[in-house]
Amino acid sequence: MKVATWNVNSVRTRLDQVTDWLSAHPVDVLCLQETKVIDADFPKSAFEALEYHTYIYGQKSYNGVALISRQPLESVGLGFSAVLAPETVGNLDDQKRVISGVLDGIRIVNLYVPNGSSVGSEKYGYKLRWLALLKQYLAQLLAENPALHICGDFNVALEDKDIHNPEGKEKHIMSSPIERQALSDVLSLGLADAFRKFTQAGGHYSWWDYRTAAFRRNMGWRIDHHYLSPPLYERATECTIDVEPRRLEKPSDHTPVVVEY
DNA sequence: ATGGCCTGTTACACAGGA
Repeated sequence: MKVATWNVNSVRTRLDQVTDWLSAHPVDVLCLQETKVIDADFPKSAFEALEYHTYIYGQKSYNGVALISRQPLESVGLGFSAVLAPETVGNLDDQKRVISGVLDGIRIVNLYVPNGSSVGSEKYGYKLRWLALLKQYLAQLLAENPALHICGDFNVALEDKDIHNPEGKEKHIMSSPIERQALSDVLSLGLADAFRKFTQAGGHYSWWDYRTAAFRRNMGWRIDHHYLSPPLYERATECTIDVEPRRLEKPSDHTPVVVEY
């Protein structure tokens, strides 16, 4: 089974690029983040024309996630509230960042982790609270099903080699120690980075800033990930970053990451 | 040191991204 994750930075603006990519790379499930569209306006028919099923959880202007699957998914859940009590979730489902479903007995969770703006800001606090709730949510899912696959835009680079230049990392959003610890705490449930099963070298990135010609200079960050529970991690045969879509005209600033197991 | 670019918005500057 092949699963891809891609923050497309508006599914409507990127629609042709996404459907072209999916036609050329017919993965079983494509997990999209930052769709930036309400559900009524999601371009479902473009994916249905490729014989994919679409499961969407969007809002106006910001955030939004979608699962695009060749086969129908079972037990699709929207938000943390699909699993956790309302008093536990609080306001952390106000932004649409979580969708999951089951395929062939595997629970796939598609995540768009908050960016956090800058270290110490109000949005940074939201990111940390969100990651703490994510751990509770995933613990619940793991208790129900040991085959758990989480993927998406995590907005965290866990290791210095995931950053083109780690200088100043302590004060930088996506690499500060507290948010790295928050993500590590989530992964301590028993989830491992599929990409690092196969590749130890640095210099592999999934996001490049639109500014300062960052892509041309390969000044990137690896912040889009697939994390697998042990039965899936052991099965995994490949995890690769496809940089090609980042070369196109008017690209997303992220590029797809694909795992096979 | 700063900001640099891109997307969506009942837009015509702003918020948010990372």
